[in-house]
Amino acid sequence: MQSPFVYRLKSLELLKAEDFEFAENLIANLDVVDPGMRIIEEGRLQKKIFFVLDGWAVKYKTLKDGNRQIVNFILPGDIIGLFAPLFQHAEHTVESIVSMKLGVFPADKLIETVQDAPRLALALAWKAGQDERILEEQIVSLGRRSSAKRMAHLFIELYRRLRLSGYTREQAVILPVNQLLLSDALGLSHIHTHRIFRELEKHELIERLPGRIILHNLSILASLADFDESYLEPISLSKASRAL
Amino acid sequence: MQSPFVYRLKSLELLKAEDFEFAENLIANLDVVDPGMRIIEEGRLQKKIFFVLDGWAVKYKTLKDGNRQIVNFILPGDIIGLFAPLFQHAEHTVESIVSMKLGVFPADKLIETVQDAPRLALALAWKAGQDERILEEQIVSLGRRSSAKRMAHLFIELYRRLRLSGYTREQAVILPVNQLLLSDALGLSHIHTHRIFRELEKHELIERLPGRIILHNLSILASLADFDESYLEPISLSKASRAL
DNA sequence: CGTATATTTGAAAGCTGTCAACACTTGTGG
DNA sequence: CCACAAGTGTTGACAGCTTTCAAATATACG
Repeated sequence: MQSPFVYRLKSLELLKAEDFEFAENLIANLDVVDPGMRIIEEGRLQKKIFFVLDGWAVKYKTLKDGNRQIVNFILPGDIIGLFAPLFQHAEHTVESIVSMKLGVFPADKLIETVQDAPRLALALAWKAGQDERILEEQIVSLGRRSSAKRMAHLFIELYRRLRLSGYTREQAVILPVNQLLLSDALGLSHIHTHRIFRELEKHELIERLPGRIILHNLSILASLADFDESYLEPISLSKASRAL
Repeated sequence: MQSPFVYRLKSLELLKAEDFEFAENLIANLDVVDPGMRIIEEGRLQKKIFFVLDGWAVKYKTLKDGNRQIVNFILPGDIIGLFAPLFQHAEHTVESIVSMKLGVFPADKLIETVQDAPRLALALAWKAGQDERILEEQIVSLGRRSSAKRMAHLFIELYRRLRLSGYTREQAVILPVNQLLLSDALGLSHIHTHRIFRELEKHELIERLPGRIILHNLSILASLADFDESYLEPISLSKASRAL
C-alpha cells in the first residue's frame, strides 16, 4: 500500500515499517465510488471509516431552507469519518465529486489496531489535529475575509493540500469543482461567486473548463489571499511526541 | 476530582472507576488565571494541555490587517490544546475572558495514560469529535445563516453546552461576553452586532448588563435560530465502541 | 432532440461595513 | 474628590457589498 495517506504519514518521520503493516492490515476492502455518491449521510449511523486513496469529495450540512454549506473538501490522503463511529448518527453528508477509490475498514478494527500500534494512533491524532486546523481556517475565511480573498484562499489551500499528499508539483492545478460547489463552500450566492470568479479570471489568475478550474500564477493568488501556510504543516510532530 | 469534564464523561456511560483515577492522575497541578490572560499563544510551541475546571475563554486567530476571528468559545469541561503538542507551533490564541481554574498536564503524560487506559483514550477521542462538530456548525453559521439567526444560534449553543457540562438548569443564562467579543465570534462589525443585538432585545429575548448578556425565553431564541441540537450529543458512543 | 444542470447578465433591493461623533463606565493619579 | 484616559456602547448617514429576481445561454446526457 503506497497510498497518499501513507505518503503523508511518511513525511511525519514517525512511523516505522511495522506501523505501515498495521496500516495496511486495517483496510478490509477497497471501494470504488462514482461521482455524486453519498459516502456518509447526515442522520445515519456510521460504522465504517474510509481512507481516500484517490478522488475528491465534499463534506456538507444541509439547512432547513434547503441551502447547504460545504464544511470541507476531502482529498486523496484524507480520512472520512474518523470520529463518526463514536456518535449515534452522522452530522454531515460526504459526497464524491469525482470517482473515488476508498480503503474501507470497520471502526472496531481501528480501536484494536490503535492499541497495538501507538505510533499509528499518534499519526491519526496528528491527522485529526490537522483537520481541525483546516476547519478553523475556514471559519476565519468565512468570518473575516472578503469574498475575493476567500476564494483565492480556498484555491491555494487546495493546491497546498494536494502537494502535501504527493499530488501535483505543477505550476498549474486543475480542481474538479464547478461554481455551484464553490459558492456552497464560500458561503456566497452562486451569482456573486460567478462575479468574483470573473475578477480573478480577468487578472489571469485562473482559467476555466466546464466544471473544472485551472489555477495559474499560484504565488500571486497566494499573496492576494494573504495566505499563511503555517496551518498546513508539512513535517512535524514536536519532540515531546517522538518519545514513543 | 468532580470537574465538569468528568461530569460530561460520566454521561457517556463508558468510563469505569479506574478510568477516573487515571484522569485524576493526569493533572499535574492546578492553575488559576485572571481574565484577559493568554493561555496559548499563536506561533508558540505548546507543550501543555489544559482541562477547564471553571471559567470561560475564547480561541481566536488574528489576521494581518489586525482583525480577529473567534473560532470557538471554551467552557468548563472543555480541553484546551489537546492536539497542540503534536505541532511545531500553535495556530491560534486562547485567552481567558473571566478568571479560570485549569487542570494542567504535560503532553507526554497524556500519551502514557492513554495507552494504559484505552477507555479514557476513547473518551478523549469522543471529545475531539464533539469539538469538530461544533466547529463545523460554526462554519454553517458563518456561511449560511443571517446575522440574527447566527447570533441566536450562538447563544443557544452556549446555553446547551453549559447544560451538558452540568452548569445551569435555569431558564435565564448569563454569558460573560460583550459586544466586541460577540462581533468577533459572529464575523460582523461591532456596529452591526449592536444593531442585531437591539433587535433581539426589543423582542425581550435577551437582556444586558455591562459586559454580560442574559438570555430569556430560550425556546423562542432556539426556534428563531432553527437550532437543531443533534450536533451536541448528550449521551452516546455507539455500540461498536462499547466493546472495550 | 429535449430535459436537467450549469453558466451568464442586468437591475433592484437589502444587508452590512465604514465614518464620525457622542455617551457611559471604570480605574488611575493628582 | 475631580480630571483624565481607556475601553465599551450608541447613533445616524452613507457607501459598498451581496443577494434576489428574472431571463437568456450554454452544456451534458439519454
